Amino acid sequence: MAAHTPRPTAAPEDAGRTPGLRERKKQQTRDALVQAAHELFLGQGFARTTVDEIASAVDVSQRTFFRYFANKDEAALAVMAEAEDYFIECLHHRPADETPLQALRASIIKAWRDLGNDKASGPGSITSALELMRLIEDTPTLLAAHLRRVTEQERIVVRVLAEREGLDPREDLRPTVLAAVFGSVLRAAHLSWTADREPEGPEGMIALIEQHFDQLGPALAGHWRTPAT
Amino acid sequence: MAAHTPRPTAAPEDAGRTPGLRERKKQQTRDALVQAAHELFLGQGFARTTVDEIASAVDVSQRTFFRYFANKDEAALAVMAEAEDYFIECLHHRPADETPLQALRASIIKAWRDLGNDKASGPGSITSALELMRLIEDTPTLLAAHLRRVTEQERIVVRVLAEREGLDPREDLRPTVLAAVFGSVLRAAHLSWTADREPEGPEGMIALIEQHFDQLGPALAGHWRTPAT
DNA sequence: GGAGATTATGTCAGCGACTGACATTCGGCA
DNA sequence: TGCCGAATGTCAGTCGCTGACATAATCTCC
Repeated sequence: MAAHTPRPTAAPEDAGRTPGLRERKKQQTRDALVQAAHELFLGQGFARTTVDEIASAVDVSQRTFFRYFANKDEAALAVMAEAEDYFIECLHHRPADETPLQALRASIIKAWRDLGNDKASGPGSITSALELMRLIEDTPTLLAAHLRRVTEQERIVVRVLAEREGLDPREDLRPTVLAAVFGSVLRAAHLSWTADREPEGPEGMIALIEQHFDQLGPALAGHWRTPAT
Repeated sequence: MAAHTPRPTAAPEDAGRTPGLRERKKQQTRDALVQAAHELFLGQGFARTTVDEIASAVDVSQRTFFRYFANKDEAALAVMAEAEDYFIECLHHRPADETPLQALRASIIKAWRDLGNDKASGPGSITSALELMRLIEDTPTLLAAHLRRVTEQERIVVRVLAEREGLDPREDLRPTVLAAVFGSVLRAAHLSWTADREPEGPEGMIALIEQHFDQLGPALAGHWRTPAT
């Protein structure tokens, strides 16, 4: 979310312009809906919160809610979605001399670090991100929707990697395989974070991510008779 | 009717016995529901099939449907679930001298091969499995539910691997990481299968799985400047 | 072989997510 | 100012899903 305020919409110079009252109001009610949904979900659970509640908390009709979000899930996952977009953006900017795996690792760490610095508190903060991930993890329908989103992100990662290394993902399986592996290891780290003892700030999460990635080699290697590092 | 055939109901050796009329009928209507759901979903799509349709195709009430399945998704994914259970069973029986990764690869291949031989046609056959996977892949809500199921299976895999190698998954990250990697590579192979050109039988799928696993090393290794094998 | 306990099923009423259609209001712009 | 299009509200309806209660089928045990 760090570099996100200027949302380029159409023309190149139009980029920084004030997007007009209508557009601003739209963004405003959307934010308000996400915010309200967030609070209600965390306060009383996902299932026990009705869309009507969210809508009337922002003073719009239920129908309007569904014009902003395809379903209740989407409102809950909106925050995560922004973070994921930022990760993709980071990946685009990695130097070409990094290996694909290095680029992925560096991007995800940069993303967490920036997001952590950017918003130390308030909605979208790291602490509320943790709460949100906990909510997702033990709300089956939310978890399902989230996993689907993640796999869609993976497709984008495949494209970016293939482009970066100049090869065709339909010919060469490496981008697909690496994106899949990356995503799953990341998710394992996420799980540890939510399940674990002391949920430290972003640095704690970063440490967890690195730990998990460092086990990639050992996990794939032969037997496990010797203890891991 | 058969008032007194020897029908011990609680004894341990009862395991293989005919499970009683009630139990048999239950299994029967459950199978019929899965079957009907399967046909309707493939015929007219998941969203355009109502639960009422499925129920009345088997001549039971809608309420009964929901006593067998928690939701519409579950009926669609029931076939997959059986296959996944069989995979876990295979994993349990792998010899101890295989490395964890080898055991996983061997189990999934055995599972596909056995299921392929077992049911050459009809419901639950390989061809209808392919159709089902296509349906899942382009039905967002089904895909989401399926992914959630897969991650639950992964947890079991973690347990089995940890037990097999005699270590504690909370201390040692390798089981978790390997299970995650395995699951994601498998899913990549599944995607190729559904998206791909010639959907050959189970052997085609097995070949695809092996291709993907063989790219694990190359994908994680340094740069990709040299073409993959 | 029948009385009584279990258990599957049906029926009914109701909530909540989601959608299409149409009316209304509000911002953008000549 | 006045028109156009976009955002919103209203309404009615479908469908997934659930709790409560009644009924009918199986099971158990005497």
